[in-house]
Amino acid sequence: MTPSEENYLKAIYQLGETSKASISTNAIAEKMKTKPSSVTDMIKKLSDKKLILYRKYKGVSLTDVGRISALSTLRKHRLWEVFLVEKLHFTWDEVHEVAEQLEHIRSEQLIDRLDQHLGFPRTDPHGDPIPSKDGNYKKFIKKLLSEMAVGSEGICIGVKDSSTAFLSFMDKNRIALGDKITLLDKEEFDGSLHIKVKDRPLQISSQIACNLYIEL
Amino acid sequence: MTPSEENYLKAIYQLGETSKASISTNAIAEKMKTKPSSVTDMIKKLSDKKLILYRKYKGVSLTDVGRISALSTLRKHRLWEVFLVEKLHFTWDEVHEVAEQLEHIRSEQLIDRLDQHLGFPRTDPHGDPIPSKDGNYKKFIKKLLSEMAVGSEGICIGVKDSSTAFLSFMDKNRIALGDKITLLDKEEFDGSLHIKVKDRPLQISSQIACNLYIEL
DNA sequence: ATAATTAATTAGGACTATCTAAATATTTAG
DNA sequence: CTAAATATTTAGATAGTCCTAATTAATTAT
Repeated sequence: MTPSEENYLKAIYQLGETSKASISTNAIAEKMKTKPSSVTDMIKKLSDKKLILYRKYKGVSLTDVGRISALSTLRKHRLWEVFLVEKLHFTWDEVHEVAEQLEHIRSEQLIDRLDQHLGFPRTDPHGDPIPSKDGNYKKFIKKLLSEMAVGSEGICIGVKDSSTAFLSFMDKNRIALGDKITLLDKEEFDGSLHIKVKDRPLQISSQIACNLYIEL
Repeated sequence: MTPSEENYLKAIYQLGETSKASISTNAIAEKMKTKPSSVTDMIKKLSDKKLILYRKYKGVSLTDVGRISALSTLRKHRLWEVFLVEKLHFTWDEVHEVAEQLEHIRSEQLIDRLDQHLGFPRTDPHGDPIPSKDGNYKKFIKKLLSEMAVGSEGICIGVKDSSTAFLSFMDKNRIALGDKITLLDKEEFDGSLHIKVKDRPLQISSQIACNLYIEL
């Protein structure tokens, strides 16, 4: 499996994550930042290898083997992101490009040991779940805090904007990844929220709420 | 710079490390496990980019720019080897293949932070020195313990064979990387050595001595 | 239902890195 | 010093990935 093939499978997986429908050539081309004709070339190759199902002009979908491969790449990508943030102190928006390269390193042992070294994390720094080694992928529900229903609760698992300004706000208000957050009330006037962070009451603006991902 | 170009420059550097003479096409082909004709192709490319000096039929040598590039790759390779051994608990002979891949990841920030994370190591797990960021490369003298002169001393910086059998021998006899070792005497009869390890006297066989690298 | 628009595919080319086989240069041995 | 052996280069082919331009299929709008 070449890096390019891995990237295509990952893109197809991510495009199909929401809907079961088949994925169009143009959608893949846009995501991969290539031309549709290049996509057609690769599609044929992946189809020959039985990694995707392909009917001309009708788009593609992953086979089981293809899906497992895509999840494996996604797993590597997200584990490396955790490594970069937790061990090398990258910020959450610096990691993507480097992880795009690291995800293609071929060594099963490497990724197993990295997983262990990181303490078997369940989510990456953006709050997205990390597929398990056997390709299981608990697609838990991730919402912005601003989209939560009053009275519901969840775990803070990531941020959308990871500017230093926002991260220092998090620090000052003692909100960290893994904290349990309950939405107590919404203010009509300005959309600000009354929340509880680990049983500590706090009031935050709607801008802040739009930046915090919560696992329900 | 493509991974392939980096590999060629690294190979040329390593072949030229000892002698100042120019490096032959066949020598490069053997090291890279490619055919001489492939080497000629790449040589032309590197020469066009002014990374090597090339005269037809006369072999090549690195330019200053080429040497800096080779040292940069070597630096990455050896830092990754340290990471794999120290942080992910690979054994010293499992790391090479993976480091061959990791050395081509493009991110200056990544390698700087990795260096810091590892505590700015001076040598890799095989005892070879790690070039500094600015391309300086203290080529210190590395010898097998068996090659040392009676009465001389040095620091244990690596092993040749890293089988578990040998590593457990090291453990049992409390010899570790970084330990100061003095060669007190050689036994005529069987070649065994009397040494001091951090002022603790010890007798070891010649087989053991052939496996330990010492920095003088 | 057909024309216009959009999407997808094909044809053909470029570039990288490799190879084999043939040709040429250099070195070595008699 | 020339012939044989060895080393190196050239020529031409292949595989992978991408591209542009042209063609064909599918969808949309009138």
